[in-house]
Amino acid sequence: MTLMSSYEPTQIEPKWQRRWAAEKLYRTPDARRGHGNKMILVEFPYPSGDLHTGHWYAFALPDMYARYNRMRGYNVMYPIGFDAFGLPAENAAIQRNLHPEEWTRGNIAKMTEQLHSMGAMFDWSREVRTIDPDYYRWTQWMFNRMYQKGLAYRASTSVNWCPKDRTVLANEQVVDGCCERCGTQVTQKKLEQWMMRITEYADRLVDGSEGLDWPRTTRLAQQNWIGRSRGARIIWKLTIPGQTEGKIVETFTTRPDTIFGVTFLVISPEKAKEWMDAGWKASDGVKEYVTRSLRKRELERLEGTKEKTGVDAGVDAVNPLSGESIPVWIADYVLGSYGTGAIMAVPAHDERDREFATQFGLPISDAALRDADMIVAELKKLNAGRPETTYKLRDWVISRQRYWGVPIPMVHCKVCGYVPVPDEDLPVKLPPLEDFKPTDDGRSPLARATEWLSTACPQCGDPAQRETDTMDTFVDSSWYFMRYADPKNSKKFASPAKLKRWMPVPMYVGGAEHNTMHLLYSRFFTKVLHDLGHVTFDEPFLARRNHGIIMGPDGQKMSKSRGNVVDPDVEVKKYGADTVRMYLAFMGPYAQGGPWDPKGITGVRRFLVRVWDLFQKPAAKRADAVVERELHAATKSIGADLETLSLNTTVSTLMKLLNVVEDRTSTMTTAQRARFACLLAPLAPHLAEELWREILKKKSSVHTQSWPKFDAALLTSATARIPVQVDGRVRAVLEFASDATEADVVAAAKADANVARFLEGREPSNVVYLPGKLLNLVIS
RNA sequence: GCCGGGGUGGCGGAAUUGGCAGACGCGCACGACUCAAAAUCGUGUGCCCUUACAGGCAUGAGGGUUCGAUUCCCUCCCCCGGCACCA
Repeated sequence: MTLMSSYEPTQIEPKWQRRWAAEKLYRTPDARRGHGNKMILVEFPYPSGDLHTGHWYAFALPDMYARYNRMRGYNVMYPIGFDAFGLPAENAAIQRNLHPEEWTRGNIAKMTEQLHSMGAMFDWSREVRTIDPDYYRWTQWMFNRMYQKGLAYRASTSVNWCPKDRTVLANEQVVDGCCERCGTQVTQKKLEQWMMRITEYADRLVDGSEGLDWPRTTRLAQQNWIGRSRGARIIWKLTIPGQTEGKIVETFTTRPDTIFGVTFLVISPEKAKEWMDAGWKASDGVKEYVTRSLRKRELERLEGTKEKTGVDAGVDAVNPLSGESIPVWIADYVLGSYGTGAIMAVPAHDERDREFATQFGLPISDAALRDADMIVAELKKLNAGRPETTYKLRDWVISRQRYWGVPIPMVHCKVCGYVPVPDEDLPVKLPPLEDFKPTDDGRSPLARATEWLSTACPQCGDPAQRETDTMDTFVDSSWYFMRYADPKNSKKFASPAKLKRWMPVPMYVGGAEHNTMHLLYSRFFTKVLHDLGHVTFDEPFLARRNHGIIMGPDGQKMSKSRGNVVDPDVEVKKYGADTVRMYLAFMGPYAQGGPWDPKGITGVRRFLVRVWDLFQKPAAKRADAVVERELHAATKSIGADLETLSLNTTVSTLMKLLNVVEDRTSTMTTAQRARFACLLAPLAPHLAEELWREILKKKSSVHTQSWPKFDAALLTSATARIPVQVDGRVRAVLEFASDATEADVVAAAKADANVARFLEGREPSNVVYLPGKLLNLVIS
């Protein structure tokens, strides 16, 4: 009696992980003759401390796609790195009384180990870490390029301030008025900040997204976020009691054709404040309203109060086309930050204007609409308007008043003003700092690094001070994928030749939460680098696929407080990495995610055990025809499904194939086994390798094999089972030779007892026959 | 409110894009093995009616187009995501 060994993933998986590393199996050369390059990109993780199920979902499943592409003959790069600067590390370090660098490097070490347990084909030789000076040197270099072109600039604006994190946030990082990271309510502060002129690229960011193979949702989310509206700017002359002539106010509208229905203008409290600062003598009531609404704005917005408030400014405006004099009002339903901060109110056509007019007893005029183009032409003639396009998109505030980030490579000189640190002096290294905690006064902790702080002005040589703000981490991640092409380059961020080999990225898989942040910023960076002649492409990611989120068994988002966290390390110990990978794939559509079902994973585990057992048996001498056909069908189907990331059905196809094998012969020929192992390889790389090298005694890895070919001719069978319908309802399923004629099929169908019963002796009035597929006899 | 995506057995989900709805898995039931349990294997499993065959109903609700609709069109309901007083 031979003792059959049992499937022990915890033994074989680490073994192969070590072997693969020793063999440098996943090291990607810059080129391989006869193999096209393909970078399959996943979002590099933030080193938060522990690899969670979400990471497995994000990395182990695209790994299947990457492995399949490799077997299809591509020189596939599957790179990985760490997006390691940022607030959470800093906050965690403060809590634990550690230095952020110590905390972050420790986490990276731990997560690297955990990532290895996944058995993914990461090319670790190309690892990129945003906190390495060799990397952020180029982040700073890019900042300098943008500064040179006026795309990075310093300006005083009202910014989002998180009082808890004590730093500025980009608009994209404010969700429902709260800090995206900590949930604290964001306040507005007027501060000088470093910004990036992403609005300059608004049109190209909208238009360029059209041609991308991206989820519609992502493209629409970006377009929505950019919020382009085409319309006109209209200039209104004002008459202010007791003041000299010559004042104007400008409004923006998408509906210039409604200009004859304008019964009043409304300006935002911000605009009113501007007027007052410029010397406008407003009434006490106006002053009171403006102060109150400027203070109250965010709170009310959060409460969802849509009750409109406003006050008569006591100023009149003249309609440039009708000459009519209309009142100007101040109301906070008009935003200071959008358009011109003032609107022409058309209560007959706009619901908000109507509500306001009704509330304050203002007239509503249903004047006829005119042709918009003609109106604009007339306004242009009168110098009272012009076509204009506005955007919701705001420039990107990249300044952060925190320690753990890339220093902005600027020097402030009393004589020369802001001067960029010369390229040859980069990187400006982040100084070690004992006390790196944030301050309350809006100044970066780097201001405490006195020695680091003082330097010489690069321009005049006088004593000067370094910029103390650090960059938003989204700057770091806006170009990391390019570095994978040439991660060790010390002369350039990547050589043009290598960029050409790998860019743009043909497939980028990640989470939908980056729709309006990372993906938009990366596109912006790419376009800038393109315009400056540093890269030849102007879109970074040709194809994008979003993955869903894995929830806890209770269907809720996994969180420690809910106690529903599934720890992948624990699952791997219990079932093995291959089972965890395949279960995640099997769960459902990749874009959808879903709850982790602790019972469901056993089905995948059972399948892998049965595969193992099958290979323990002696191989068949002769191939079974049914098994052979199923193998070809599975090859076709799994290939097609891997191509589209329909990973759930690749697993079920393999299961079905195994069911057929077990039903027929419970074994396969050696050649069939080899093909089976290849089909399994992308999904369960360790088991496939074990079977391939240990049972089938192959020398080279299963992961370097070609994807098996299938014979399409084998998939069409000699006979066809044809459902026979009477009036569209199946009454029999009959078997025919696949070359049977329609007449044969109809005759046989009529002869069938059950079909005859429903025909009730009548002749069909219509016969629908799809050769080899279906017959429908219509009698009604 | 606007823009997307979705609603299929007890559960996760399939369905070649208009052609046998429910693949594959979980769960459940019964059986085998076992002193017993677990594991494993076998059989069954949408609902109703049936020993069975046959039949009827069924893809959120209602209507339409079609020989034929989970798939296309219209109306409505519900869930998820994005934007939101954006002029």
